[in-house]
Amino acid sequence: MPYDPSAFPSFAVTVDLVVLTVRRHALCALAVRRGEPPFQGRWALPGGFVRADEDLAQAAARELAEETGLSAHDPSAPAQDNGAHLEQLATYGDPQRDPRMRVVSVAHLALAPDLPAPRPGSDADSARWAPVEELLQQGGYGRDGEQAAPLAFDHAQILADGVERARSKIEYSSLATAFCPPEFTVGELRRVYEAVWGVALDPRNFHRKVTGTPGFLVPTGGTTTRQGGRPAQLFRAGGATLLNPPMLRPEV
Amino acid sequence: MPYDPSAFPSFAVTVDLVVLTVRRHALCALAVRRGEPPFQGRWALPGGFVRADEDLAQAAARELAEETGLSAHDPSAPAQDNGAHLEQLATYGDPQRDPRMRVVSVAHLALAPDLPAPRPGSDADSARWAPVEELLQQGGYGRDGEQAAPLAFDHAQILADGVERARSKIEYSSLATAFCPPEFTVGELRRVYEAVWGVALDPRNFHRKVTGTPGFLVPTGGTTTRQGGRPAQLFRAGGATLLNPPMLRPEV
DNA sequence: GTGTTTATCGTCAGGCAGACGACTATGATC
DNA sequence: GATCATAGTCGTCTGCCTGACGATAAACAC
Repeated sequence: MPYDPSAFPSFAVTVDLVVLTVRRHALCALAVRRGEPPFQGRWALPGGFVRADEDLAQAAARELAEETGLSAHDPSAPAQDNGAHLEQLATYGDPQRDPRMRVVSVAHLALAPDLPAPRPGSDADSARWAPVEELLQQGGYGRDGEQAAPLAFDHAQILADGVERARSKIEYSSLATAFCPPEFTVGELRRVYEAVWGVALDPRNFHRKVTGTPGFLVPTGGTTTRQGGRPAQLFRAGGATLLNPPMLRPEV
Repeated sequence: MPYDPSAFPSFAVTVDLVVLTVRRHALCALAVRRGEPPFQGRWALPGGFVRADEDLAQAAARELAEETGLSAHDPSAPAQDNGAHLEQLATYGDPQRDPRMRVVSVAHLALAPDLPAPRPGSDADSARWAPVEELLQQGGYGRDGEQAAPLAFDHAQILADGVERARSKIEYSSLATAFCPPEFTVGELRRVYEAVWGVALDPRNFHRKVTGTPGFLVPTGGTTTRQGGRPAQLFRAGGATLLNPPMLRPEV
């Protein structure tokens, strides 16, 4: 049967982005306010349609650049630029997830260091970094006492899946360094783990673990005192991507 | 802009299945022979178009049932029936991956116990279980000395990703029991790990590990001698889905 | 009965993680 | 400038887990 177009239904395909960062000791995600129906005025994850000649990863990188100005680096290339980590998360295709038509969304997960502003070019309050607990608590109250409406579409589920992916992946990979600037201290890296996992870690054991794992961190020679206290050594992310044995997430 | 159909391109969406099982000490995948172009006569992963009113998981379960007769059980439900484990793997959307048109394929991973035959209703040699090394070795020679053509489309990449997912996931989850019949012995479970990882494991340490992990295995009281040697205790999979600490995969 | 196969229990040493003490080097405060 | 608060870094100790491997048990084949 040579390509009868009526033999299969037609779909729109989008990419949605879970962009995570750590700000003020909290895991935050990028949210944009929808300017048109459906879900007009509600917060949603950034995303958009995949173009006709575009790969899924290309589409995700393009959307990420449009929303944040970040360039995504290829995970297989050495991470030396300021680009964010970007990987495919999962695909969501419930027939009812978009009331307009049948849309399949390929969600991607991006991890970025703390950025100055959501995006200089965007509208004032059309995009923001919000703590993930705030975005995920359905019907709760946001920072300003304002009623927090749930995210549009199935974006709460997508965000929850992305957060869970990040939480588990920093256990056995060096991905936590994607939340850090190019040079960082052991303490800053520890605060990333503490923010993502929502726990407190012993600074001494953490220091022993990360400095004792070959290829995880390479010292740059410099020191900094930007966190106060005794000056700390500066490190860059080493070539190792997998942590073996993994970093252990404390119980509950 | 109210739903201008020209505002976004149209896609076909398919599900492709990586169905894995362990036969004769080897990790095998289900392959079907393509009866029509493109790639006519070549081996491919089973799959098909997602229907207009169908969720992605539903489509994958339907294809799995059509190809194998297996019913997929919901991962959140207790695994007591003979259903296979089914989970979403990744989505592949290169613009050139199908020469006919723009197709986005949502690949799924299924794990099944050893089955009697690929599918009673299917054609004689249109489907088979093949060792994954045989399917993945490009341009090598298959079992019968016959030139092994690579899998159709990007299915070699999809299969490799599915195998890698299975290999890593049995480390930290009880997923290996999905390759076993409802009741199995510790030795049978060990042979699953050995086949999937392609290594030899110490029977004594393996026995200590799996019987010492709470909730992993529950004894049924029965014994069997179907493997020869001393009768072995029979177990069912326990309620635990996560193994902590994980099963360690030996180096190289 | 002897040999073979598989299952199961035990022992021992090394490695790693959690708990926590001790010391160091900076800035802030009096 | 002494004192304090803060953060970073190095050690120690103990318990758990793993890998290596010896020993015993219970079936079948001859």
